[in-house]
Amino acid sequence: MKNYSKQREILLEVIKKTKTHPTAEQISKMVREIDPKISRSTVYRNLKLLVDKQVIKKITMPTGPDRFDYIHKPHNHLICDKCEEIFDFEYDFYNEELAEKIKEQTGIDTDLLSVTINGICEKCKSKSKI
Amino acid sequence: MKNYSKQREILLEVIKKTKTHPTAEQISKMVREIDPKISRSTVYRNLKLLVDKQVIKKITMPTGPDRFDYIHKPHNHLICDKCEEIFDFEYDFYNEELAEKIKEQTGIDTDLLSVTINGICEKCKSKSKI
DNA sequence: GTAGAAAATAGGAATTAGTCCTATTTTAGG
DNA sequence: CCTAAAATAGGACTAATTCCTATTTTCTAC
Repeated sequence: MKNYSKQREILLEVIKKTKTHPTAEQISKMVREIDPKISRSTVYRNLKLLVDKQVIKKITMPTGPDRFDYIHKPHNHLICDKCEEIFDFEYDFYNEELAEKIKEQTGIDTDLLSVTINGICEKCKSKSKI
Repeated sequence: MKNYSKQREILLEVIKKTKTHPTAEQISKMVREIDPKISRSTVYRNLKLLVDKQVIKKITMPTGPDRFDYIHKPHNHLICDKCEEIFDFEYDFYNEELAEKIKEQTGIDTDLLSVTINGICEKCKSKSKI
């Protein structure tokens, strides 16, 4: 992110607007609606760059391509084990005792600002009754 | 898992023994040290099957291939954002108030038996000081 | 405002991880 | 022992991402 580029500006604009945790390909399509010449490799390169800079978050999925999420403010993700839809929720997992226990067991300090958990969403739960 | 197969038995044996969260390819290699005729497709097919039956857990990684972990008992994973090493730790995240909050925000019931969090491990932290 | 170096891009080739397909073999039940 | 269902081997195929190179854009110093 040393030098400005129009392409990166458009990319960021697009990610900021979406609330759907889009894939790289979906983002690619969206930026190309604004400027049709932006290449796939530019999208991938800049996504990686923005993840590194912690401007966006990459959400790695059980199946299928990675998803991306602009970090408006830190929040957690819950992924449905059946349909793999991503749900956002806010909750501060941090407490000293927990952080201490994790530190003991893994040797790692964590802020617990972004936690990923799994479950089955309502839609899938009601489907399985059929 | 309707019918027994020697190949699946070997696969399970191998996964039970490892503590390293191996990839499908690493598992493939290990089972082939026991029986060199076992094919990659058999490994992938059975891994998926065992994940479905909740005998093993699939850990989806930020970069690189999925990892697998035998479920001795439920536990959580912490993934280092730099080196992507996986650390196990035990902690029961479940509490009624938290489950209630998540339910409110996402409509999902969770048991919180397996939570994934991120951080920077000691090794990477000390490296970055250089 | 222009020159030169560094950074970024477009476009496509290459790689990787995983899935799918089909003919063959193995298993379980009567 | 016979048969149907299940599982396998081996390789073709696909999807997502990374890598490569020539070209273009941006920034800095003059």
